Amino acid sequence: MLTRKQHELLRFIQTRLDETGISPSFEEMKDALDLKSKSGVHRLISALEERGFIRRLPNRARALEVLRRADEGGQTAPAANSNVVPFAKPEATAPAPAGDVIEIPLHGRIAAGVPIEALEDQAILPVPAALLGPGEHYALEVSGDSMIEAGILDGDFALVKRTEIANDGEIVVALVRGEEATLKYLRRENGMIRLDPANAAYEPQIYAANEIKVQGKLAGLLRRYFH
Amino acid sequence: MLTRKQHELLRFIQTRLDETGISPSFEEMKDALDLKSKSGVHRLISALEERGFIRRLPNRARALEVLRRADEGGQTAPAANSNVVPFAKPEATAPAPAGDVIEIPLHGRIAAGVPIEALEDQAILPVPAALLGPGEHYALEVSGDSMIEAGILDGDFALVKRTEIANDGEIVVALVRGEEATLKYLRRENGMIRLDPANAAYEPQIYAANEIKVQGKLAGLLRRYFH
DNA sequence: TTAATTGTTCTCAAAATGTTCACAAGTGGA
DNA sequence: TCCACTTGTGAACATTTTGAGAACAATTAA
Repeated sequence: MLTRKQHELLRFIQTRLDETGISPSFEEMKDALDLKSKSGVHRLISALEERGFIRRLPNRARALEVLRRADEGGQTAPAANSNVVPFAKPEATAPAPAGDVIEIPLHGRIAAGVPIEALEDQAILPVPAALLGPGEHYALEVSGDSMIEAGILDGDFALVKRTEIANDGEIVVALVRGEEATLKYLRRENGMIRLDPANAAYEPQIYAANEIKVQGKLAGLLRRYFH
Repeated sequence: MLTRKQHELLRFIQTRLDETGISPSFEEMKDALDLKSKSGVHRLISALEERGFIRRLPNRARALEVLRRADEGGQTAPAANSNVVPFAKPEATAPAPAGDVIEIPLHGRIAAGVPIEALEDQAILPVPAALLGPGEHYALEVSGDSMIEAGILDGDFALVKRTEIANDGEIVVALVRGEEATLKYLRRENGMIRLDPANAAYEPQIYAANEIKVQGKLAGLLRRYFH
């Protein structure tokens, strides 16, 4: 059982770690929680540590680690009244389907090689929890056939984990020169970044490291055939 | 967990080790991090070692080993009771999931060309309703690469609609001579039935109409990438 | 052994971060 | 109402992190 603030902080740390791999500093956490003094953060951190949700190295900068993740389900809005956020019990809810499903927003289409089409109105896609790991995810409809040899076809839905961290050989959503987002294999080569399509008809593209920003990595895929 | 520099260095080491198998030297790391002195690298290495991310042999050249990769979540709490199970908030979110999800049984694996492995204990897979049409469905884990050119990979989950009716060109679960079930393109040719793999390495197979029984047709596909 | 490579320490200095304390106030339960 | 906690704020202070350079030690190859 965490208090509202503790929960809020834990979620912030989690997300930050998922997305960048770098622990937030007290200063950053202070801002994220909209506080004006770091001492408050310090207390929250101690509380989280005491309760076993995080681990840390005292006196070390940015040395936080999440041991037990906060509930990832809903967005921000915990019940407005209570000051405490109950934790879901492991036994969970009976055979209720809800527990096995995660709802993720459909952010638009990603055309391999063409700008991403942002989608304002959030279409929501329920996805089996088993398909995703921890972290925040969103879906993109794949357009184009540049990843066809990786079994990713035009019209498929790519389930993407939001993160800036990816290893060589993983399929990522890469933002090229701040302009176009594309789904490709990521590869680093002596300081440069190469985006490899999975289609012999397309050429790998090489960029300077600062031209590419990884926005997420492929975590799952959905496809429907015509009924 | 890590500071920006520590993270940056760890990733460099990782990648370097993945690609060449040889540890970078301090000099190389210095350059990679754009530093002008090796002492900085030394400190970072110590920090990484202290935090358990790498191991090294002191005084030995190029003797680094990555113990824990940068993007891997924490040390997966050895909690016996996996409260790792993702939960959905009871109150749930706006677009009520229940109606958007259908639960289908996982019936086992279907090896393209090899008998189906029936699975007694029903694993249940919740699937977005949007992926399926009307009718009864079940899931099969795909084994083998005979449909690889159709974007169906080993390990994917095929969502199958139970039906005996299928049109030419559709992908079906076909029971061959009452023995083995296989996932293939269906084609009819003057009274005979041809099952086409989607892999140039495999041959189409032709059967008498009464040797083949269509058990279902492919309605959807799920895939997960390593998390 | 010599030379070349590679790792280890130390010092200086500045910037970034974490730690503590004291003072106030709000909440919920006994 | 009183007590035990949780929140918020500020500010002084303690440490760590980062960077640069240089001298020196250990290991390796020839």
